[in-house]
Amino acid sequence: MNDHVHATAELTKNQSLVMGALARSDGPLSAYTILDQLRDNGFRAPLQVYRALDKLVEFGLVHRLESLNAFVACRHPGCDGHETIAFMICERCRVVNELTDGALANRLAHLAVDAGFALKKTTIELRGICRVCQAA
Amino acid sequence: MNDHVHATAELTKNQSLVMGALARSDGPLSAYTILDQLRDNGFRAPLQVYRALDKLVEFGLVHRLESLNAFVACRHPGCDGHETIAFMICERCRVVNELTDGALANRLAHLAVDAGFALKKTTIELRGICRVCQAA
DNA sequence: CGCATTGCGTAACGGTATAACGTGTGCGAT
DNA sequence: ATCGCACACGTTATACCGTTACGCAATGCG
Repeated sequence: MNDHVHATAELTKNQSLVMGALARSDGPLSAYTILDQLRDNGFRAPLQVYRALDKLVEFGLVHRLESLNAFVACRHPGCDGHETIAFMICERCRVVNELTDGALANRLAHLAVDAGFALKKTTIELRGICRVCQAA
Repeated sequence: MNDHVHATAELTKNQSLVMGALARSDGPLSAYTILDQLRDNGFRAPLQVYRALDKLVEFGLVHRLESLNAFVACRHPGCDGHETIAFMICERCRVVNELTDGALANRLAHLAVDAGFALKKTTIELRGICRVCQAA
């Protein structure tokens, strides 16, 4: 079994349910919103959600948005290179766009090296108004 | 009176107290930690802290670290150009370094323009181990 | 004066996340 | 086979983070 690719089939029941909720959703969901959506599936406590989320994030299937305290299913094309991802979050319609950019990642890596900083994880979240909402 | 420069003297009593707590601290403080530190000064409720923090952030004297749910006094040299700041957060010693980089800011601005995204605020937080802690 | 604005104090609450238990199941090593 | 271990799971309780709603006091200004 592959160590790094996690198909739906490899997930536990709870992980699948949480993944499904996020995949169905247009935008980010909070852990408690997920909990509410899964009550009919037997979910009763936050920890059931958080434990599943921890694993899904670890697998790279889900991202945590720090500035929203919420989670999104990874929509990254090909779902690879989860190192340096930037999120553009529309404050009007809540849509989240996920993007990677080599120049950006390189610049950050360079800054870290310069500072002698052993980089483990980067959080980049851009807040603003998306193209669609500006037109409206 | 200047619209953009906020010396300590211009702050209200509560704002000064909160600012003082952050300035004294080596690292980031949570709102509730600040509250506890200021109980002897008459602070009794979270709101007193949050209201002061809101203003201090607005003035650019304090930054919020989204990934920590905590706040730091601005240590930016000259304390100007609060547009695009990156934070390097050591997960071992909790020290936070604040830095700005033109190339980084430009790249982000460029990405936003490309996407037709009206950028309002950027959050960049790098987690890792600082030089000092690596040596130890 | 009348009125708007701003800061402040208090209480209550809602949202986010984890600690500390204990249970069950699969599976490799002895 | 059975012991021990790792792992997912369930439950309760609790800690931590942030806001809503209310009322009052001081200030500035037409």
